[in-house]
Formats: sequence, structure tokens, C-alpha cells
Amino acid sequence: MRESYDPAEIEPRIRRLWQDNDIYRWHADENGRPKWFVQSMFPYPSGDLHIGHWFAFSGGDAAARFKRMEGYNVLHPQGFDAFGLPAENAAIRGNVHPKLWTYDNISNMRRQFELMGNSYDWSRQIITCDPEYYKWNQYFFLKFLENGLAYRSDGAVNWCPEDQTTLANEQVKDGKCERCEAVVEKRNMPQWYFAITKYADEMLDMSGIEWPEKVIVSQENWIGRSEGVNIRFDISEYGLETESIGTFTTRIDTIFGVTFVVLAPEHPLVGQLTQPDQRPIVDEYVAAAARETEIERTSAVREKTGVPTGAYCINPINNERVPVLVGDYVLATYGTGAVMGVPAHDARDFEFAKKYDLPIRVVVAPEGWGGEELEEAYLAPGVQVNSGEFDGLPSAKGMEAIADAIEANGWGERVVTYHMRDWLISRQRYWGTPIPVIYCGDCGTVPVPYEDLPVELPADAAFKPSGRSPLTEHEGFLNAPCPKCSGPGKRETDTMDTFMDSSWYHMRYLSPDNDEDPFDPDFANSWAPVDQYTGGMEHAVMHLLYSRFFNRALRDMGYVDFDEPYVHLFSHGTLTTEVGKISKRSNPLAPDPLVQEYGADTLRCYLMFLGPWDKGGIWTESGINGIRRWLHRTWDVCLRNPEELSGGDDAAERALDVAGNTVTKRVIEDMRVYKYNTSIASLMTYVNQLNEAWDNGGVSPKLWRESVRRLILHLAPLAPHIAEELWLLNGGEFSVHQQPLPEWQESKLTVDTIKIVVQVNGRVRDTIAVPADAGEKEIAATALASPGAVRHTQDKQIRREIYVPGRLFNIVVG
RNA sequence: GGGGGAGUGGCGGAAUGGUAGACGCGCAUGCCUUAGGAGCAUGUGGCUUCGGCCGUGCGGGUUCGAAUCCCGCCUCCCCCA
Repeated sequence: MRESYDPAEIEPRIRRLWQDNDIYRWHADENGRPKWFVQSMFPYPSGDLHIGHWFAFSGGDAAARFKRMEGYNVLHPQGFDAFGLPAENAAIRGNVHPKLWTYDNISNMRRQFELMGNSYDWSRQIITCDPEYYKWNQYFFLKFLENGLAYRSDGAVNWCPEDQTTLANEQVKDGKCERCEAVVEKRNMPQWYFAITKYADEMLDMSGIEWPEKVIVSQENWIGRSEGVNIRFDISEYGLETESIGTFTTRIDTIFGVTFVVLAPEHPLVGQLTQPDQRPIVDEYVAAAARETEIERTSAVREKTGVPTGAYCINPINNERVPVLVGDYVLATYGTGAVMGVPAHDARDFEFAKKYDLPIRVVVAPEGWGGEELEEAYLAPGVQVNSGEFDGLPSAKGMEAIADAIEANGWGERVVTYHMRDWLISRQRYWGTPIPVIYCGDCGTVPVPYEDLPVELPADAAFKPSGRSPLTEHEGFLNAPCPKCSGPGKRETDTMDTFMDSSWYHMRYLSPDNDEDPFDPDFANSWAPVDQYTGGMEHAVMHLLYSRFFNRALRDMGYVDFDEPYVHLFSHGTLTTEVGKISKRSNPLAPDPLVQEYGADTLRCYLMFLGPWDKGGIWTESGINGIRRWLHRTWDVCLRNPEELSGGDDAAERALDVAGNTVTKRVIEDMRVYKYNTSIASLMTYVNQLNEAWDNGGVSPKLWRESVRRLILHLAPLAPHIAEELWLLNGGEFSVHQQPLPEWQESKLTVDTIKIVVQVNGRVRDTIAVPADAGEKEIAATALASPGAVRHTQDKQIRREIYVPGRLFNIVVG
């Protein structure tokens, strides 16, 4: 008597079998199979793998398993993004060392990963807080320094008051810290930067990658290249040290429409230009602006405000004298901190001009414009008017001609600006990679010699919420002899942004134990880039941007010979609960009890069945029973004795054969594009069809055996444990995960008799059954004679007949 | 404000020019059972005079035929300002 499906018994036993045989360990290929480097973004070791992790990693693992069965030599590693603030905060709160906290979490999450049964090659695991790993962060930092890609600079930076550290621009969302959502402040302090902007133009070229459109667009927007002109408005009449106001515009074609100039409240010229009678009102305005945040000031819905300085400047193109105002919708940090006001052709300027009754002069005419006033700013291209010698030019041409004229006269110059800034990598925190630099009173900033790497984090740092990195108070770490002169020096106490770790970790998977080099260059060039990468949209900018920069830096320093780190990218959606996003910060929904109750295979399949993988979804347990029932049915179907079948029913035999070929085609095509939900739906249908065939009893034992094998093979990437068990119980050779996919034949996708829909005027009136090889004439005759068609065509004239082969026959009557 | 995505039964979702609602959940009826939050079977968009009619956010259009393509509008989500 065969036993019923018991995942609690099967799954651990099967996993042990995989481990004992080490089947997921990568080996250099002996058979010339093509390589496939497939990777899921590694997790932060927050403590538990929550259901969102399962959603992400089930799909990634299914992709790796499927690719293996497609005949590739697959490398599928996993690791831990182990530096970061939560560990340090845990230390401050709970008096547990970040290292201990992190490694405890890692061992727990490793256990939970085992529970999933993923096909990782754990022999290549990397943990970024391991000195053997972060040593290479320091190594690359020094290389960047040598190659002019790292530099230290003093200036305004983003400061998170909650996390007590600076942040990169990418980590500020809506003026708030990306991870803790505290409002970010501006501070001035010297920090280390990577010269990512050096690659801005090259990174705009996405031709070497196949990524989702939305990620590509996000990166383009973030890099934010804009071509424009810097143009100076003369203020020499005031006899100041500065003789002009520099403004930046992308719409130089509208220069003749300037009717005012607006300075940011923080602009250095505000104080000097403000005329005595305007002084009180300007001072008050500037003070008020300082109390507001950047988000408030740039909000689209907020009314634009401003005050006149009483001063004027001169537009060089037409020598017009226009008023200078102060307005808080202009930001000191963007462009030159001053904009030329062209109300006719800029929405914000238009609103501003309406409010303060400033003139609005059209200089780019909309089509058919007859000189009337505009109801709103006209932003599209048009024809130059009121533009002196440029009148009549299309504005696109006007843009070039005017820019030429400005450059020729020395009034300004073309410039390219980017939204993206250099990557600020300094963090005033303990749990990160120490920046390997020593400051010497005599020699200045001295890099730590390579042979002294790694600069290890001292274990005995004092964790207290002092607002300063524990490293600044650790005398043993802080004081170090200058590598050049051996005089007394002080170590840099800032650590690196943890995005440094993830910018190249995929390369370290290739040589995890190499202590001579970060990775073996020959192996790297034959195995990288990553062929397939999967992860969430939250890294569309940040991680994915930094990695693309880092890879180009590696390339230019001679480490790799390719441009892009990740060739194909798939962004899975976000799994949420009704209350919000599941993440390390909220709603940890522990999968362990679910695994206990339903089994890992059921949970994996259920997550993949919820909907399209890239759409994400809302977690709810309702419905998981459907998957459980299906796997029970699958179990039952696959363990029947084929010899009980009598065979002899050709139609049933043919029908099951068609069902098998059909499911193979569907599942393979859907799996290739990560449509796991419809893959599973097809497999469910197939199980139902197998049940029908069994009840009919007329199929041959031989076809039954083949059909069952087919089912198990397609199940393997999605439900790896049950597939293995069923495979072995059916006499399959270990392991099912090393088998090739079943094949299908186009000629076996249709049964002998096909159903044709009969329409009259596009409405379904009947269906007819015809032989699959029936000709159009035969089908037309049958269709026209069908009762439904007759009912709607009698007494009417048939005007047209449309036949869609194999699908429908439409009769058009008048 | 700009960019991207979406809107289909009670629910998750299929179908991207050819039978709308595959597959599953839920629900209903029946069977089995000492019992059922188990299993199995059947049914399940609405209305219906059982011929059909209506139905994919709303309004128009193209087509023999539109969830799908085009025009206008509404709502929601994500990213950027």
C-alpha cells in the first residue's frame, strides 16, 4: 500500500540526499555545455528569511534549476550582505557585538535557506563582513585612489540625524533617509567620493544589457544628463566684485523672453544686490526660506513666492534691463542657484509672473499663434518670434543658433550637466569596511600599503549611542604610524558605504577562496558577467547603478574585459501584506510555521502561483490549500501502477499524447520568461488530464509511464523535493535535477478532431467538430449547416465568409 | 508637473485581434465518513420568455470580429521632480 504525500518526511530526507551527493556544487564543464551564471540579489542577514525572501528566492532558484535542465552548466551561488546599520544598532540596544549578531543571524538564515531546498552552491558563499572579503574592498579603494577614481573633498553633504551618518544622494528619497525615513539635513564635512560621474555618459548607453524598461528609465532619469547653456546677466552697474549673475538653462531658445531673474534665497549675491528699501522684506523672506525643507520648497502644489531685490540685471542678448528677485522655488544646490525667468515658456515662471504681475513675452510661437495672450506656459517647440535676428527659425534651430551667438560673444557657454553626483562613500559608522587611509601631519593623506591589508575592524570597540563612530574613540585603532615617515598618524575612522560590498560581490563568487587576488582574472573573463540577475525594484538606482560604475572602473584598470556586470535582469515584484511592505523593517512573516504545516514545495509553488512574478502581490494564506491539494493529486497520479491500464483506446492514447506535448510547450515557453503562475496552471491542467485518462483506462502503460515522467520533470524546478521523490519512486536515475527537459513536437499539438467556433456577424452561434485535416470547403459546409448558423442566416443574404484556420468560421449576413 | 505600470466574476488571476473569465481560491449541491476546517463528484459572471440579451473603469472610433488597436476622460500603484 503506497503512502500518502507527507512533505515533512520527504523534504528533509531528499535534501540530505542532495547534500550527500553534493549535486549543486559547480564543476568546470567536461561536456562543453554553455555557461550560465545566475544570481539572486543576496540578502541582508536581518535575522529571519521572511515570506518576501521566499517569494524572491523561489523564483530565482526555479530559474537556475530550469536552466540546468535546459542543458547549461549553471553557477548559482548565494551569500550575505553582512555589513550595515541594524547590526550596529543591535549592539547599541542589546549589548551584543555586531559580529556576533550578524553571524548568529547568518546561521539561522542558512538553516532557513536549507529549508527552502534551493540549489545553491554553498561552497562559494561569501559574507561581506569577513575580513577576507572586505580586504578586497580596501584593495579596490586603493586602486581607485591610484587611478583618480577616489578622492576626498569638503562640501555640503546629506546627513541623517537618526542614523548619525552621511548618505549618498541615491540614499535620499523625498528628502528623507532611504532606510530610516528621518528628514535629511545638510552639513559641511570632508568625505571620500568615487568618481562615478566620470562614467555618466557611458552609463547612459544601455545597449549591452537586457533589463526591464522601467529600470533603464530609472537609471536614465537618475543620471539625468541635460544639455544647456550657462549665460551671464550683467550687474556691473552696482560696482560689486561679481559683475554678473550666472544662470543655467536648457531652453536658450527662449532667452529673448526673459522678463526677470530669480535667485535662490541662499545665493551669495542676494545680500549684496538687495537695495536699501527692499532690505527688510528680503531679509525676512530669506530667513523664512531657511526654516523650510527642500521638499516643502519644491513641492509642485505649493504656491511660488518671491520678493524683488530692487536690483536689475542686463540680458546680454538684447540689452534689456530686467528685475532681479529672490524666490524659494529656486534651489541653491541645483545648477547655478539662479534661473532666468521666462514666463511664457516655463510653467513655474509663468505661475510666478502671474502672481507678481510680471510681463509675459512669447518668443517661441505655437502653431497658428496670432499674438494673443497665453493661458498657460507654452513648452513645446515652435517658431522663434520677438527674437531679433533669429525670428522665423524653428526653435530647435534657434536653440543652436542662439547658443552659437552667445559663445561667439563670450556671454556664456554650452554645458552638459548631470543630475547624478559623485558617489559619497564615507559613513560615520562602525560596522563597515574601514577606509584604508592614514593622515600624517607631515605627509598628509597616506594610503595604507597593500601588504598591510586588511585594516581590520577592532573587535573591542565601545558601542554607545554617542553619535560618533566607535572607531574615533578607539585609541588602538585611531593611532597608527605613517606608512611613509613612520611618524605619528591618525587612521581614517569612517567606514565605507555598504553598497561598496555589493558592487562587485558577484565577481568574488568566482574565486571565493583566492587570497592572492580579488578574483582570478582568466576565470572571471570566461565566467562573468552574470548572465541572469534577479532582484527587487528598490535597487533600480543605487546598487545596480553602483555595480555598473564599478565594473567599468574594473575594466579600465584591466581586471575584466567586459562592460556590464549583469546582462539580463529580471525585477520581481514586491510581496506585501495588507498593512504594507514586507521587509527587514516591518511585518516579518515567518515562513517556518508555514513550511511545517504545508511543506516547502507547497509554499514555493503557492508563492509562484499568486500571480505574475514581476507584479508582486499581497500575501494571504487563503488559497494555499489549492496548491496542497494539487500536489497531493500529483503524488497520487504519479504512483499508480501503469500495468493496471488495459490500453487499446486509440483516441484516448492520442488525446493524452497531445496533452503531454502541449504541456511541455507551454511550460517551457512560460518558464523561459518567468511566467511561473501560468506554468503551474498548465501543470494543474495536465494532472487533471492524466486523471481523466486513468479513469478512461484505455491508454497504454507505456504512454502512461512517459506521461508521468514528463510531469515530474516539469515539476522539478518548481517543487524540487516532491519531484525528486516521485522521480526516484518511478525508477528514475538520480537526480531529477540533472535530467534534460522533455521535448515536444509541433505535429502532436492537436487532436484528430478539432472544434471550430461558428459565428454569425461576429457572435458565437454554434460550434462544430471537424477532422483536424478538414479543408476550408468542408468546414464551410458544416458550419453553414449547423443549427445555430441556420437560425441566424435564414432569410438573410450571406455577404462574406471568414475562416480562421483551426479556430473559427464567421458568416457575415446583411 | 514628468515618466512607467495597471483597472477583467465574491477573490488571486488567464486570454495582447478570433468561444472573455484558463488555472486556483471561495461558495453551492451531492457522495463518503463516528466525525470533518479531510477526500471525491458536479455546478458556479448577470439577466432570460431558454430563442437569446448584457458583460473586461467611463465615452467615442476602426474592424466581419476588440479586454486586446486608435482618440478623449476617470481612478489606483510605482519611480522622478
